[in-house]
Amino acid sequence: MNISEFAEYAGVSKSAVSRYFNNGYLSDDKREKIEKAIEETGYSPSISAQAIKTRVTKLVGVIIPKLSSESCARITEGISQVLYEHGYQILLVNTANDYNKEIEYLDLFRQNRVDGVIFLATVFTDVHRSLLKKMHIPVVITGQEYKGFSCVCHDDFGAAYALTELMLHKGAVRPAYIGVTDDDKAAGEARHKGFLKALADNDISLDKHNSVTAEFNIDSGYSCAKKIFSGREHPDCIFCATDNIAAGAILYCRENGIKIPEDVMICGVGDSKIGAITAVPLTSARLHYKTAGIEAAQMLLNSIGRASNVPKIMKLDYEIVERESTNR
Amino acid sequence: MNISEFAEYAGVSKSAVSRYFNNGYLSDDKREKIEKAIEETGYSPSISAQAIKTRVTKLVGVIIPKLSSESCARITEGISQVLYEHGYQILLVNTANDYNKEIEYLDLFRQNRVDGVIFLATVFTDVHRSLLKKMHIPVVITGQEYKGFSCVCHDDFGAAYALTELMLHKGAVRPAYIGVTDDDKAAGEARHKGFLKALADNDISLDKHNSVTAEFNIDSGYSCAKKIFSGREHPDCIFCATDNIAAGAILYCRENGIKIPEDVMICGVGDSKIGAITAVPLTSARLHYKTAGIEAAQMLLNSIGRASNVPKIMKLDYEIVERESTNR
DNA sequence: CTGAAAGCGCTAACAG
DNA sequence: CTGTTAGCGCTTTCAG
Repeated sequence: MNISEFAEYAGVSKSAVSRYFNNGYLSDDKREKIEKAIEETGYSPSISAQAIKTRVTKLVGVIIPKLSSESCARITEGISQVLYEHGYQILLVNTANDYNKEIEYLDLFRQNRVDGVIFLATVFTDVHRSLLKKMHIPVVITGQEYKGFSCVCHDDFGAAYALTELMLHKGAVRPAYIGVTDDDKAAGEARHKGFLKALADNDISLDKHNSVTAEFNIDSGYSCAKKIFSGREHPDCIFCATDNIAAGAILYCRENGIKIPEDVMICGVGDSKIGAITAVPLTSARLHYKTAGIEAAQMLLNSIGRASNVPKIMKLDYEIVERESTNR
Repeated sequence: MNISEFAEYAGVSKSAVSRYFNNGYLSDDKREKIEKAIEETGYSPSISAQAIKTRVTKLVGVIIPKLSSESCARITEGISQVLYEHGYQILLVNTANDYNKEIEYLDLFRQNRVDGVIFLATVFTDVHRSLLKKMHIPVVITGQEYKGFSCVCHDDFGAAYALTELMLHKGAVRPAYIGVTDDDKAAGEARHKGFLKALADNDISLDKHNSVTAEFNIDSGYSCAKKIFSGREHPDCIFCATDNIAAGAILYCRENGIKIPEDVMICGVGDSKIGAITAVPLTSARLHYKTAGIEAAQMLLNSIGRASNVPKIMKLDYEIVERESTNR
């Protein structure tokens, strides 16, 4: 049923119907007629047809690397919550860490279909930058800083620094680092730098055999821990770039009789659920993922429909959560 | 830039452009011109305008209760993968377990905007049924059976039965049950029945103090375990309806010196990541969530555009994953 | 193979 | 407050 048929059914004009669903410049008489007819027919206007006229879709494209990662899911929940409150909906793209899909969908979103994009970034390339520059709609990057664009990110450097200091102040002198690739500016580079800076500030040196790069998962944390503990001299603390990696390291230690925190302290980043139930509860840094989603959505909504938008960066603070794994 | 402007730019007619993007009934000459012009302008047709004519949106509405639950995320990943391959996109609705949002969006999807709906169900009411019956587009229910509709679900009963049998065969005689509300037909009722049937088949009785209802989270599992162990006679095995609940129970046991599996065996359902890193690795039943998403999407795609659709049910098998928590 | 023209369902002036 | 009307950007006959 379209607006004309419905108008006829309700005994009013098309305009009256349109007004009912929009600005509501309408007599009570017609309003009632329309309400009654809706009740009876279940009519509702076609969103596509509306979109073609008004040029708003009430849709926001959300591009994320991996839905089943807790941090991504929590950010998306935050986004979802805010968009819902404002009558927007999410067009979800799960790239499954596939770089090409990121590009593909960024391009698809470039011209139409959505009113704005929230991009949960991983590794940025030149292709990303040029595509992003060509977007005709507002974009908010989440999870890392990207010069020239609006971003909501975490204080990864600060969190890593604080966590490392915590362990050093408890007497650790042979630190180890299990991180992710520095191509990832947030979880990789920033946390790495925070870790190194804390060492430098405390005059502690890092044995290069005690610094390894993992993937974003438990298994990888496990095998990296194995690598580290196969060295001559065991570390007395390990900074892990994510909680999942730390969980893997804890698993390795348990299986090999390495006591946490007595023999080695361990910490992660993210304060995900996993940290509370590991064999030894994990010290971590809470990163407020959901809040990041909320802020990103808010920032995006604020710039939708605006002519020019100055890029802004919002950096969210962290919170150290001390648990047994560093309880010396 | 719209089709007319673009056609003029490319030096061809509107029809030619439209044909280029659709059936491609076109001379090579024009095809080249158009390709060149696309290269230069980045033009792509408006999806809203297309949708209004063709009545297909290439959008599938996905309604889920909680994104940050691992099972939901994995199902959604499966859905996403298949839809991507077929050029469809996901309109994601995260209801945050809010019953009203389910209704609201089901209603919103009823008339337009999407070509089909995948509904990751929780508790069904009469409102759900009547709304679902009125849908003009195909719907696939995921996660539970719902008479009269197409569903992709798991063998919750079978998994619970097998898990319970496993523990009984290892000599357990004082079972306990930590489940979720029976209003949830899958995670609640079906698993509950599977558990009870296994007891009955083995002539084991259940002390009613050893049967409690939890929420879907770790904390609730913890406090339910506490409740159970505050009774006179401790159970020697606990069936938990989800891995998260089981993780909470394990936490409680560890804190209170109750040995797993010596004093009490514990199992969960879902085989989520959490089970591998709990203090004692958790026996569970793998439920193939991602596959469920894949199958649901496939089923939906198969019925989009078809005139009549006979409701079908697909029940996915489970797989028992034995770990230390039942290793007696 | 091709272009003109008639809509798709809706909104937003416009003149009352 | 109201109805008429002219498009929005596209697809799809239809007659070449």
